[in-house]
Amino acid sequence: MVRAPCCEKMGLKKGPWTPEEDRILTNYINLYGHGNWRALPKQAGLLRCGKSCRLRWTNYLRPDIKRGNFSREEEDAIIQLHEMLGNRWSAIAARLPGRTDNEIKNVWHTHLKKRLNQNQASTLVTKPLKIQRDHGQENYVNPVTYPDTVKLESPQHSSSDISTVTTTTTTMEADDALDNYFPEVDENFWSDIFSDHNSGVISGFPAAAHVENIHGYNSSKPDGMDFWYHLFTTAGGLPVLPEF
DNA sequence: AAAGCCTACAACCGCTCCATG
DNA sequence: ACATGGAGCGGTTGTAGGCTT
Repeated sequence: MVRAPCCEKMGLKKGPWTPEEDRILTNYINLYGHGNWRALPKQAGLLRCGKSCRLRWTNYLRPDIKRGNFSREEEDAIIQLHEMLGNRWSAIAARLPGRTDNEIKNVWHTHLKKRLNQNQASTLVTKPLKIQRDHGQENYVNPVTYPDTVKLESPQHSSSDISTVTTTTTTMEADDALDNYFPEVDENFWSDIFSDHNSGVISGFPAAAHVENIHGYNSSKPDGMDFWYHLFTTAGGLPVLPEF
């Protein structure tokens, strides 16, 4: 199949976006949405190709994007997710609210790969990974089973506080395990969190489902992974994820 | 002060996937 | 079943700004 040229068409601009272009694109999408990316630039009056517009919007202009440095918790989550998913940046981004695949990819190549190399022998990513669940609580999560045991390592508790529950030997799909600890989030993530927060239930986050109230988290808008980190610690600690 | 190097990150390229006719 | 086009994805590049010498 012959590929249509993208930005090589006469008059189409490439390179960095100007504030004026950003404003035009943002205004247009706010007014009309983006039904057809290819048609959008023409309708909006931009001398860009649709692909360029889409990337600019999804990676930079979207209102739900969280700007700024990655927290340590986010970096740790990326490392763990990369362990499980490899270079599937969009899949990783789907589990980090407010972060884009491009951003995560950049952070990986500029910071984390380096950090991981330095810490090659450290215990950040533990192998083989055993998962234990603490509390042994009934109806704790959905009735999934794990290939091994699940361990929630709590920074606040000594290891003796963690009771081990060895689960059945039924194999759980890797994606299910992943979803259990890093559920995908969408554009409704924060509104869902808030509505569920009010009712004491966090949807889409079964590992914390037994946390009836989010104690001690007093914030008008929880900050992405910091919020998750709080949930993890409230639920018993950061999970050490299994290797698949 | 300036040249060279390094880092971070925005943006592009080319491929694949998927929906549609 | 196949061709086509739009959208999404991961890899790569370009470049601005900071740092070092």
